[in-house]
Amino acid sequence: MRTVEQLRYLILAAQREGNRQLTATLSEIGVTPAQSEALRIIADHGPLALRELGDMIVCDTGTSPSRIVDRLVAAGLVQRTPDEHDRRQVRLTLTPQGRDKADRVAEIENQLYDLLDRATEGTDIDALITFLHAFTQRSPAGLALANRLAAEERKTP
Amino acid sequence: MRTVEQLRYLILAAQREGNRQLTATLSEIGVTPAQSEALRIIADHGPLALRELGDMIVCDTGTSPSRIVDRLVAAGLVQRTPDEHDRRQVRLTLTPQGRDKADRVAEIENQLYDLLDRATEGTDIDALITFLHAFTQRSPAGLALANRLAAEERKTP
DNA sequence: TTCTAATAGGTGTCACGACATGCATGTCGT
DNA sequence: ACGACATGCATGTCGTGACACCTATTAGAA
Repeated sequence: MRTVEQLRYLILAAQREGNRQLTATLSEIGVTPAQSEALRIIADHGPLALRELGDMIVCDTGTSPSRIVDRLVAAGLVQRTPDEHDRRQVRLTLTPQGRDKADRVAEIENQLYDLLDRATEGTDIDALITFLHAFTQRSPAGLALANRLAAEERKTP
Repeated sequence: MRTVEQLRYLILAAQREGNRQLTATLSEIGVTPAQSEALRIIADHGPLALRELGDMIVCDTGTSPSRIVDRLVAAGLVQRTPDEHDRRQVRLTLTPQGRDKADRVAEIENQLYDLLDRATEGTDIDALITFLHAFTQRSPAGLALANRLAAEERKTP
């Protein structure tokens, strides 16, 4: 097997495994990884229009994340409010339960990241990040991540 | 954003982008990435039982890849033959069209890998592979990849 | 101003991916 | 021999992802 082929499958496997673990942990609070990402973004940067959320979300990069938000609304975590000035747009805000859930999500994610920090001790993570960043720079998902980082930068420069 | 969080999203983005590109190219011959993987594995190591295929496939690591094979059978690329000695099992073989399609898939994949080889020039790919290998070693997807590599090893030591 | 293009959001469709369940068929201990 | 257990496969369900297409609304050019 070619080296880059192995790399492709390893990236696939890593993504699957990370998602699997996160799914298992998040299921305790009744949220999926994709939903948790949307929740965290709205919590950190809301109120947002659907398009703005779509520009920052790495999951569901296709079109607007209507259906993810559908489920968050159905779960009572997010409110869809029509925008008064531009009636095409929707303002997404968290309900009190949504804020609570977002906090729990943040806790769970931080536990996972603590584990990952320990697992990556002694590895040159920055080189890894640099490479993956270059590879994904022009992709929709890569742009979404860049947008999200830029938004964080604006909040706490 | 924590460094490992960024790493998580970068791996997600890289997987998405690779899959997106492969989907686009493979669509020319009417095959999806998951189907192409199954096709290549049967071509290289067939005839196989469904479980054996499942043990080597990185996509669809949950249970047996029945439904992927369903589509390959429906497309006339694979034959399901009941095993005479163990009637629980099924023997998967390629039809002539399946063999042809597998060859085309191999061509397309090699073109992608040529691109990736050029894109990764000057990067320490081995370090990346070592890290991802360690991370995925115990996951279903990682085990599937290991099984596949072992099977290749057995064919051409 | 009026027509046209761009934008925001929603929805339909297909193929996964993960999980659980169910059935048929073997295997093995006693 | 037979009954409990293990194995191989199929299938139901839910939630994405990626794509295409649709409608309503707004912005902008002629």
